[in-house]
Amino acid sequence: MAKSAGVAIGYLSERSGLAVSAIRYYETQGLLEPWRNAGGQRRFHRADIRRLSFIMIAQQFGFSLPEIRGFLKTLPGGRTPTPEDWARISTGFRDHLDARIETLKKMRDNLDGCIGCGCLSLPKCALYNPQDQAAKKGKGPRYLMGDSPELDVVPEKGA
Amino acid sequence: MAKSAGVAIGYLSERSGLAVSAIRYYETQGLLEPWRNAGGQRRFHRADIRRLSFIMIAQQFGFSLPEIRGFLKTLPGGRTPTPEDWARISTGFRDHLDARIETLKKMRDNLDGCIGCGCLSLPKCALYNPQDQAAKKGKGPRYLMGDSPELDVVPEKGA
DNA sequence: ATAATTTCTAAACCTAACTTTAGCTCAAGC
DNA sequence: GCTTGAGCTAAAGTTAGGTTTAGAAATTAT
Repeated sequence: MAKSAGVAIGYLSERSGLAVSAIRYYETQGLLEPWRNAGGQRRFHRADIRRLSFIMIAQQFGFSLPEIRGFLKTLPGGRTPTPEDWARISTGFRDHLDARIETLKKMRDNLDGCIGCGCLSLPKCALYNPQDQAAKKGKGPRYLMGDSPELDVVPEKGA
Repeated sequence: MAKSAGVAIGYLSERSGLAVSAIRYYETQGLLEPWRNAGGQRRFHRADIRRLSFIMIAQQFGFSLPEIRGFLKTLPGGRTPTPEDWARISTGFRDHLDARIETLKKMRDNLDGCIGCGCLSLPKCALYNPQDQAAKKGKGPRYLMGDSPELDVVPEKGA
């Protein structure tokens, strides 16, 4: 009674605005687990529309698909998330957002301190060693302003 | 006198912390224009260290390489940017940052309004039609919450 | 002069998040 | 019952911003 026949992928696509290929891709990433009908076609719960909504929202909040998969594991399978479910997830979103906002604000403040100071040539500039390392996962620049202090002659090897 | 012999790519790499391959890549993207010595090796202005610094900073501010190329075109070629140069560029950075911060704040406020409301099932939720379209260049979700209002029956074709 | 570094190019590879294509099967409408 | 449209799979393509590899040539060090 609760399960009926399920809905096809095209229905989810229409309702969510996502491409059919995207929904299939999400399945490969473990974000959805449709079953198959007799002919081998995917069948989804109607409630998977909300799962897709959740995925889209979480992406807008900057989460990767693996992270979203983690959230989804904590969500109920076939029913609408309760206020409690949502509140739990939202807290994670909030922290993430707050952190990003803080980073950007710091960058803006630094920038404000730099405007008009010609700092692109000043090794002591506020941007010299930015706090934004977390924003990029790479190793990040070492001498951001190009001229490290006391090093205006060519550095010999091993310096 | 001003030009001397130029510096090799390895020197720029050491001073900037960027990989040699990244510097070559930036050249292909039109961000640097080294000349060649008699043996065909790239030679750079010493001031290109600052160009690289600028590129790294601008990337942290979220600009793409084509956008950065645009900025660089307005910067002087072989010398240190003046305070005026920098102030002009900084204004662009500020606007960009301000916009991103505003977007994130709105998302956070929406999220706050949603916490505990069970909104993942409510079509009128504040997240329903998010203001964040600018944050993703795709076409974006159409019915973010999955259930568009007045449409809880299966929509027939052409509806 | 020779050995060890650098540098060179072109092409392939990488991640994330998908889309596109090809060739085929399933399901639905008349 | 046949013709479309929807769905299937596997593999390749896409974009951004690079890295890695391979083999050759230039430069630097001894």
